[in-house]
Amino acid sequence: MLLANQPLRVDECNCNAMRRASRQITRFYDAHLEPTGLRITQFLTLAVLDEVGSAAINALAERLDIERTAMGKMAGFLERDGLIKIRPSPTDGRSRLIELTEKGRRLHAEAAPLWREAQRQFEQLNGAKNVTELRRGLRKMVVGSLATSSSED
Amino acid sequence: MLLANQPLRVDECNCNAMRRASRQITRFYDAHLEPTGLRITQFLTLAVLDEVGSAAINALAERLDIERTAMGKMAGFLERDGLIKIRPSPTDGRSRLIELTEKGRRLHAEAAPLWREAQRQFEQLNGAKNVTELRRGLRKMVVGSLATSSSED
DNA sequence: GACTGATAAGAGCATATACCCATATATTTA
DNA sequence: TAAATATATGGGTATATGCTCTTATCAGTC
Repeated sequence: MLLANQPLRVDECNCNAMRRASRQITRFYDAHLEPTGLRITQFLTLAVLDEVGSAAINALAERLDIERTAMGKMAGFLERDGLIKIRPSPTDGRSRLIELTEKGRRLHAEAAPLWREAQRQFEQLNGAKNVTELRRGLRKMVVGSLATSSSED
Repeated sequence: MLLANQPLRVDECNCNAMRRASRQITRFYDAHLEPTGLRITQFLTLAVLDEVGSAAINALAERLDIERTAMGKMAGFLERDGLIKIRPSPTDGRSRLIELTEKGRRLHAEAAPLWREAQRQFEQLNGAKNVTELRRGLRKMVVGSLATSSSED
């Protein structure tokens, strides 16, 4: 019962450890992508579009596990910068399809090797084994239904 | 060399895995803290202040590894809500000391068991062993000097 | 004491994220 | 077929984060 009176161990906060690491690695990858002016999230969006050709906002959001309204806003920035074009879906009047412009394709092609270098360096710094384990640990992390409700409208 | 022409494996992006997990766990902890109206970052700031009593913006930022200007802004919100008070440092005219108000102390005390519950549930969902390993993996992650330059003005 | 370099903090600008509420379209049900 | 329900998207609001540039104060050196 003495535990109740002890100060919180901020260092033991799982969420803090995660957010902290996330900020660090984001800065790392963003710095690598900096010559293209892209942030990692933007780059990944371009990458998904490059892979699937064309996708609706929600599909993109699901693929990258980003909140859909956030994805919609980011799509706006990418369109503003001429990297994507957005058009209504021919089969669903509610839906909008996003695809890369030629400019977006080129920028993606320019950014891809930079991303690969970031991946390579990250592995070099941490060891391939550690990175694989870390990614596996992240992937299998479970948060239950409490925090996933936001993914469903 | 065929690798150069293959689509990016978004699923293999370390940064994406990390950000994704960070978003998930943030939602999880935020949901637990929701009755207090605090977000996890705000709560952790209150917790550090509860622990050390009084701290300058930069010290807080360092402790939580948050960019100092971001910390300054968040301190503004906490002050606006009456949870902290900010006063000039008696020993350094450039510095401002932050400490909890009585209201902040109470809210922290209310939020602490919610945070503990989030910790407990997270461990229950993932297994204590997995959580410890995950936290260790996050803590020992290295990003080199490229992405840490932002911590130095 | 004057000057130089370092440091504390913040305003500005921009992206990222999440939730709430609303509108419009599609699907299902009665 | 009409009504009810589900779904796609976005505006609004708010916090989080990071970089750049700026101002003011402190510390060290001469």
